[in-house]
Amino acid sequence: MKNERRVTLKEIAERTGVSVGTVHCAIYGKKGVSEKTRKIILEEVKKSNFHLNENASLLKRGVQNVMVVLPKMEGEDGFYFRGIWEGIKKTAEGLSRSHFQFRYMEVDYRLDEISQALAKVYDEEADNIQGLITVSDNQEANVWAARFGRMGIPTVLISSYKEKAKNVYSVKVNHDKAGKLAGEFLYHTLRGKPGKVLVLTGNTDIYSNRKYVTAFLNYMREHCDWLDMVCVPGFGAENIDVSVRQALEGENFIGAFICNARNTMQFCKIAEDYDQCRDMIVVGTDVFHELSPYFENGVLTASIYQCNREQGSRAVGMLQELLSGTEKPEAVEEMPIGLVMKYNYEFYVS
Amino acid sequence: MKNERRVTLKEIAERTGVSVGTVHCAIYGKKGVSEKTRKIILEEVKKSNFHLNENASLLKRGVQNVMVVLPKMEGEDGFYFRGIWEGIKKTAEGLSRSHFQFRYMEVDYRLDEISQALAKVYDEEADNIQGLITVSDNQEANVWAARFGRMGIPTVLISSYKEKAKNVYSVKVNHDKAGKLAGEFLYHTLRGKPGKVLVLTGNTDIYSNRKYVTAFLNYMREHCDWLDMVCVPGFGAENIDVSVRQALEGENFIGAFICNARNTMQFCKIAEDYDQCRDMIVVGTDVFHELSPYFENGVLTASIYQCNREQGSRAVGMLQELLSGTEKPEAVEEMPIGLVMKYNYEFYVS
DNA sequence: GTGAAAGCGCTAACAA
DNA sequence: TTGTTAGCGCTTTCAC
Repeated sequence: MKNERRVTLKEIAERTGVSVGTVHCAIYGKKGVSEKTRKIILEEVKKSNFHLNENASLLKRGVQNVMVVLPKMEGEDGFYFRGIWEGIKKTAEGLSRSHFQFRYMEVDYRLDEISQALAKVYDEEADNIQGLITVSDNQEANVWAARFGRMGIPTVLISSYKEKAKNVYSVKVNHDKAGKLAGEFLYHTLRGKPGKVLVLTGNTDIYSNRKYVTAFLNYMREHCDWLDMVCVPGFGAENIDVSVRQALEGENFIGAFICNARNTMQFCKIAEDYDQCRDMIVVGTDVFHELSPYFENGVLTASIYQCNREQGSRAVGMLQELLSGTEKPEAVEEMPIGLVMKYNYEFYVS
Repeated sequence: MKNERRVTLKEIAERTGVSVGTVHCAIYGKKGVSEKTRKIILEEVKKSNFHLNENASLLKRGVQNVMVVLPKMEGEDGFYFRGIWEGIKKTAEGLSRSHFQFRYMEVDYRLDEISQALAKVYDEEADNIQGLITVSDNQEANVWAARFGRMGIPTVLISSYKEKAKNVYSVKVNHDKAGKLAGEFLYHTLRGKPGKVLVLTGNTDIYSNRKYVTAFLNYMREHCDWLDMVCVPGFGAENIDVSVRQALEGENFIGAFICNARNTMQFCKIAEDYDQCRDMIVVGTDVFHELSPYFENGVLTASIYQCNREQGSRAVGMLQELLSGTEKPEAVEEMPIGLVMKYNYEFYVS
């Protein structure tokens, strides 16, 4: 229970009869230390419960530059990525005081734009950065991420489809659980009420949409056989406006599930024009301030929160661990999923 | 877009033609600097966007000792506080590498035990600690917290009823919103199904229980007039076992709301003995691993997650800000509330 | 393969 | 009121 002073490098050096430089090399596994002395040193390190003083370490090392390359925060892209950006910036701010410098690059979000941006960063900045946070929505971007990793730049991918690669880490949500959670909510709210459920399936070329909708539909098939699923594809306001209106005019629905942020937004806008939507159970995806009025007026019953802020926050945390610690985080970290309604959406809006 | 070196204290000193010592005093608002020079210095600080290098600052200052005094993690107490402890320890671990040393004190949780523990810490350790994290469930504990604050030890209260006091900060949940959220879920799931709802009101001497239940009942009165609320008081397994069984034997319920962790646990145990509970909508409070089987088998439909881990985590964060930064956090910070079901409880269990 | 030493930016004690 | 300075614990370069 006493306040013990922590052991220092110097003390380890004294106790093992070598110099601090040698201890340093031993700890970091650098060459220039004989196997014998290394072993002695590491034993003493363990025995005396030595941990590097991160402050001293970072102070000496100087600033580390981290590049963040993500889709921009505006327009429909922003619905999802604004939360990510928020999480990143907030956490980064708390860190940059210390010894990290973050540089932000917002790119347009078309399926190939990220790789272009990454290529540019690779050519122009690779020598100036010590870490990278980005998103990878396709094979090509994955290849770029791997390239950064291979040249020793730790890279954290957010909400991405990721393959194993050296120095490449990832934070993501479990789309399977997310789909089931949406289903579970409809199960409880529509139990014993036969009818049709409108499902906006989004863009099935996008890995997350596909995975998420499939999990949802499987759940419904298994647990809600009294409900009819009516699927309408499309991604973004322009793509779904007509087809959703047609669906609502053609049939009566008692529920709806929408699998991404931009479609959730557009559906809510449309729903206001249709009386039948007033009593529908509507489960959307993501939480952003443009949805506030629909939570308030009851158009949107619930939304699946994919913890985007937490994903951003954790990505920064992982990079910090990678850049400052001696122990590495898991290659893939899964974030929670939440279900948000009128009385708690405010805590999650971005 | 260039990597700019950050401005240092020394540079500010040079630019304003004073010494580093003076700049230091000016920044920290210490006496010994004339108003005139202070103004000049602070202007330069702002102009050149100077921020203290936290690493250097902490390195120089040496370890800061933080005491954590909270109810123990075992037994019924643990249902709620285990999450708090988890959040604290995880975040503290990431920090202690740097320059904070956390000491943990688990106390028995009776209404007056915390103040006793605080008194002991105050007498024996006050000179050795620079920060305190604890919980205050009554007036007396609040007085102790204020004492620590007054003698310059920043104190963060978790899930507490808190009064304004110097150097005393607090993280908590919004019980009003939490109660409404529980109500909202019952509204959607029991809509159009008249019947009775069992409400375990807990211990109304406890501030949080009282506030939470009141909000819930008000919501139900206003929005669910087709439902009958049947209230049963009591706190803890032994207190409620008989009365809950009596209630279940005497009447039929279509839903239940339980306002604290230990009662939620006990209700689930009891519910397994009663057939009528199989189709009930049961909304509990808090998420801990002992509840897992009941989420899985459907006894527990949903639970209100009070973000205990996040509360613990944030408490540590606040203390860090208090001990290392120049800018203070808000005196009271409100944490999110979540609604957790079968397919996402796993992310929140502790 | 190992040791010595400069210095990262800041804090605090002391000197002026 | 202001200036000077040692040194926190580590990383890294250079000398041996």
